Amino acid sequence: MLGPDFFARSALTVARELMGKFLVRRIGGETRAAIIHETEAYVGPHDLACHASRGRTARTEVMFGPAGYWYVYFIYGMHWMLNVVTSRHGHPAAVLVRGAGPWIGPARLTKALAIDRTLNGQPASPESGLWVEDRGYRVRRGAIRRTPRIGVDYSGEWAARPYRFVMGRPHDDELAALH
DNA sequence: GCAGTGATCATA
DNA sequence: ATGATCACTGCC
Repeated sequence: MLGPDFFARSALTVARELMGKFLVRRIGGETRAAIIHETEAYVGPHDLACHASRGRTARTEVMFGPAGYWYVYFIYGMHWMLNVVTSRHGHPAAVLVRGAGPWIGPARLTKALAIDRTLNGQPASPESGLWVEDRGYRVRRGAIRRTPRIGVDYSGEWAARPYRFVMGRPHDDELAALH
């Protein structure tokens, strides 16, 4: 399991390093794991696309705390977004998990893994039922593309920054070789 | 292309 | 109390 040391780095570093790691969900007696292939970094209060840039509020509170906790919020009246808090305590930053396993799109992912507000503020560890593991998948350096983030056109110059990371999804036989 | 859907936050 | 906004998706 990846713990606080993994997440207590810059959002950009964590967003890149999450490529190829596994998001693991335990619901009831069942455990499901999905390889992460798309993330976005929200780097701090100066980042106008980051929710924390509009101040410390009830919603953004968890981002101001220590790294390695889930930040889950509701958007467009329908969708849950999954983020993990990064960086140092007091510096609000997070990584949005946009795609994992067969699920493309942040709201489809949370729907498939039954992620909602009950996970907000919970630790990324088995005690919350949602955590991240390194299962040995190694991403080729050239396999990661960077693009601007999706849906943040309102954020001026920050909209163009290449803070989205996308990895080609591995084939089934590559995944079968992992434990 | 754009409607749906409701929490959140600023304004009052 | 009211209204604008929204890190999306699915259907036109």
